[in-house]
Amino acid sequence: MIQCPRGTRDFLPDELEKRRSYEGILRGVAHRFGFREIETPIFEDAELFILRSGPGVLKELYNFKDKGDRDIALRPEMTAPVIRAFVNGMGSYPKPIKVFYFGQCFRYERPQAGRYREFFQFGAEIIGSATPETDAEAIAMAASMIKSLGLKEYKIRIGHIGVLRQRIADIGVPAERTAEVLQKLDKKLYDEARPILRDIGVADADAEALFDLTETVGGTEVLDKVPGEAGTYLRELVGILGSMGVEDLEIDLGVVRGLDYYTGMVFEAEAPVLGAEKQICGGGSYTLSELFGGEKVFSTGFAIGFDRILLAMEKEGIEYEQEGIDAYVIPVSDDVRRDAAVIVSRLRGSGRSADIDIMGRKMAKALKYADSIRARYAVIVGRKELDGGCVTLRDMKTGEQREVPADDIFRGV
RNA sequence: GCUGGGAUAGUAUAGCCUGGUUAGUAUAGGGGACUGUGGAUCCCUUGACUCGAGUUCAAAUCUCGGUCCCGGCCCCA
Repeated sequence: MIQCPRGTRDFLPDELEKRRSYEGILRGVAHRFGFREIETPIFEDAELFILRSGPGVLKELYNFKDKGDRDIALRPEMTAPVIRAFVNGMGSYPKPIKVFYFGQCFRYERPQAGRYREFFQFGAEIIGSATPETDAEAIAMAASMIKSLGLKEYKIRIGHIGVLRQRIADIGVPAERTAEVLQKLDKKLYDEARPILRDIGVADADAEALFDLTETVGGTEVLDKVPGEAGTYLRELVGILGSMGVEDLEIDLGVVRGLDYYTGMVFEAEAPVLGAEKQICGGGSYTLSELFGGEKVFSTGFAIGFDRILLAMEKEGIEYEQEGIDAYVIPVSDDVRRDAAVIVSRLRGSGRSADIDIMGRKMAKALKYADSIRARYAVIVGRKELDGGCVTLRDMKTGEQREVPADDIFRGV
């Protein structure tokens, strides 16, 4: 028997219906925030992702040569493709450009709880604007999405890459070693950062002050202590978010995010119920377009890990109710099967979801089946009622029955 | 890449340590009891030892390897 490749899943109808429903909720939020959907190819030139993330990504990329000897990779994320599409064809669109996307991405990693090789991301980008209002819009939408799905336990943390970068430069760390230091700080590995800083020649006191800065964590009031332009910017941002009703935020200057194209605000959201893989959302402001041959344009974006947020919801006990169908048509005997066919197609024509017994079951079994597919009504088609132009409509929940005209079954229901 | 645990019908499980009938049970699926009324009951039926190699007279059971799953690291764009 052949099974799904490692790290991939089949989504059977019950689960897919649920996923589509939640996907619909996210789409709804995006529309309400004035975003329009964009779709890009599932595979791209591998170069696109290498430009974005460095050659190190290759080991986690699903890449291959196609028959034309092109170096292709399945997309591991969607920000780079969207910015590529912007550079290729949306450069002259009115700014700001607000787009969202939903689709699967692929990474060659070891699968774990909430981590798959084929996974789904829902994300958005605001291209061509670099104001606090832009960042606020992105964070507010991410918060609204999490809330709309009904997730209760989550944290949104906001940081600013500029604060740390500025400080790191000020204390004498050369540009080419910044990433190395940031990486340690991101993990709060101060013991590993100390020897690196010492090696560079940073004074111990400066190093400790730097560590203190990454420990600037807490409610929005800690912003009072954040110096410089970044502090002013973040205070402005938090103020706007407050006006938008987004309150439960944490400030954490230790939020660094791996890549160096982030330029200012960075944020992430996590769901503690998830354990090791608890991050459900990440984003920030950045510039990428110049890497892909366009002019330099500021953007802010974020992506939600769809699989993870669903997992978190499941762990919180959020239940999804299957939709079912409106009516299940049951012919009582073989001589009325044609009449039943007329009735089911009339129901379908009028926009109801309707199904009919096609296995020649007896009524008892047919009713049981109707229940198992969550039909709201059973339409029992029998000789007796047909002679009077009627059928029996049975409410599957209450068991109540009444005779209704065969050509207008749902009048008055 | 490192590391711990695991895999028995669609699902949930018993059996494994201590090798030995036809691999048990529940539930789900199909049919019937019930020839026009479901979620109950009873009966019949379909359906499984992850794969490969080894040890043995004999392997679901012991050994080794592969695959996949669940965790913890590394990584996480």
